[in-house]
Amino acid sequence: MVEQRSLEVREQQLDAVFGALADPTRRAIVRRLASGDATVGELAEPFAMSFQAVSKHLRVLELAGLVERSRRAQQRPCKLRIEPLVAAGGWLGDYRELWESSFDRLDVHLTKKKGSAHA
Amino acid sequence: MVEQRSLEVREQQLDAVFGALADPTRRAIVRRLASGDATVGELAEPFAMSFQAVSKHLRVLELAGLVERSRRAQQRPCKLRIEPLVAAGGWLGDYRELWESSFDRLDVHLTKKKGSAHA
DNA sequence: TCGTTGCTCAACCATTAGGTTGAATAATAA
DNA sequence: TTATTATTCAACCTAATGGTTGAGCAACGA
Repeated sequence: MVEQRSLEVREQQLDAVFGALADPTRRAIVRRLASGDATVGELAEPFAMSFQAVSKHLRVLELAGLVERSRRAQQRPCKLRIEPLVAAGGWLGDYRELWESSFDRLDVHLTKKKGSAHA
Repeated sequence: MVEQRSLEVREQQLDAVFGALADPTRRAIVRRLASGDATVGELAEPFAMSFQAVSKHLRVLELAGLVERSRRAQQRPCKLRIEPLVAAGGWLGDYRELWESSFDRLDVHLTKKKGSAHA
């Protein structure tokens, strides 16, 4: 159940979540974590940047509530939390009716999306 | 017709759209425009900031493809374009399956989700 | 104990973002 | 023409962002 939160807090969460998703590296991290937990090192490996930079991105994701970091030995396994994604999707969903009703031709896009299920 | 776009361009569009939505003023503008077109002055009126600042926000929204500005007399009526919202929603939608299956374990949420399920 | 691994913290740098004010522009009204 | 209205442009400021490198720290393996 989603309990009541102040509008302000919810707005701040949306700031954080949309802001976190506004970076391609962070979206790639989210994508990666969607297929399973990973350590910072594992997450950093594919990127042409220092792991410190990736660690910073993880902190942004963590502040947005999208990532949870625990401890196991020297490692900090990261786990994706989807609730903020739901919140963001919910905000966008408020406009779904608008675009579905007044822009029927956009059904084309939705259909295309189904075909190319990867971003 | 919408032709094929490179992944890179799509990534940049997502950068722009999520970035545009990461600001509460801009989300409020989107919300306002969802209920109908408006001029810059009308859009600026509710905010405690200069209309130049609002004009800047509109430019960000415009660069993200979310707003289209035309001319009518001295005014620049703004119109919401929803296609980028669809793109953002589509990206989030790629994870819907993930979060639906994870809510599955709590099966309370699954029932809620199914009510609004849509491709 | 000592060295290595995995990561964070701190300082720094360049760029961008969000705001301000003041001037410029373009269309309308007088 | 001149004035007014609606908006943008330009310059500026401050703070935040995204990256770097180097040091520090905690946990493990030898």
